[in-house]
Amino acid sequence: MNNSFIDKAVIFCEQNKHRLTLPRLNVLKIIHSSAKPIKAYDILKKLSIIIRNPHPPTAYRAIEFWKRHKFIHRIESLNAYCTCKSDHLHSGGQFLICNDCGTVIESHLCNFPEVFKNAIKKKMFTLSNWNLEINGTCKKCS
Amino acid sequence: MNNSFIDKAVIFCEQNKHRLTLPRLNVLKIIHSSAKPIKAYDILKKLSIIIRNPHPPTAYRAIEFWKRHKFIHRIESLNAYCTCKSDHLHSGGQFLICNDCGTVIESHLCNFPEVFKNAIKKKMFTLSNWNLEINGTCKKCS
DNA sequence: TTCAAACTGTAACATTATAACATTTTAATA
DNA sequence: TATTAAAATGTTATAATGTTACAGTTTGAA
Ligand SMILES: [Zn+2]
Ligand SMILES: [Zn+2]
Ligand SMILES: [Zn+2]
Ligand SMILES: [Zn+2]
Repeated sequence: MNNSFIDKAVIFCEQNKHRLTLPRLNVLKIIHSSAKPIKAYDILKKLSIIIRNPHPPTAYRAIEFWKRHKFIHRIESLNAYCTCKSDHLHSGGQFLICNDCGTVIESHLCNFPEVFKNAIKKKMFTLSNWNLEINGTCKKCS
Repeated sequence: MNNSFIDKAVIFCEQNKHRLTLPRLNVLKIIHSSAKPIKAYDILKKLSIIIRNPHPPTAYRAIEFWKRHKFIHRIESLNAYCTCKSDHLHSGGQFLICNDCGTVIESHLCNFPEVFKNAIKKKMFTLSNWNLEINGTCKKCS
């Protein structure tokens, strides 16, 4: 396991005076060490190895914390969570979801494409955040 | 209420020999007549005015039917359903979701932007379907 | 050392979705 | 027209996902 991601989170908490508590640290480690996006109740199950009989809010609060601070993403169509694979923090994202094996690849683009900018301009809509989920077949499965 | 959408669905069922049953027709009407995307259990509640004591599968099956045949979309981040506002059937979609009033505007683009095509080509990923949910502020709320 | 803010523990509950199996409807066909 | 199989619904139960509310603890600053 590459720990530089966890290190970044540790540093982030130090610098921003957020408490890096046992549930927070372990929830992040669990999500980070999962090959595929992991569901809240599976996080909770894994958490129970470390923390005695944790309840849903324990997992959800930590999830919410890391999501708020952009260390993790929620894959909406899967109700599952994964760590950010981009080299910088951002919200929203683009995810390639393999219909066969369930693998999710994050393909982060910093800029919102022009064609969409035009589309929302037409609707007089002000962008705050965008999330793209692409289904298809991954390299391995095709 | 503009019924041409419902008419299209009626014709679709006739032409494809799908049964346009009471639950199906009414679920579609309920979704279509809702100003904003509507949740499954709210559909169920409205359905209970027409059908005596309907149970979740009744709503979910009809939802699944119309979704499969591309008459409705599911807004993943809202767990809610809306009829397709494009003039032709398609899957996936782009949705502008107002953070203030909850209004959802469908802004359908037929073509997947080049920049994304390139991104998935790089990952050797084969596209089948894409769904974009954009959060922000609508015209009325800004 | 007091205090308030941030955070966690715990119990209960709310919301969203599906499984499993019986029954009914429909239309084709024997 | 009786038989039949597929498509669809009815019904019961349960699974999966997420939140509220309130009590208790930890932390660091006044
Ligand atoms: Zn990311
Ligand atoms: Zn795959
Ligand atoms: Zn559409
Ligand atoms: Zn609005």
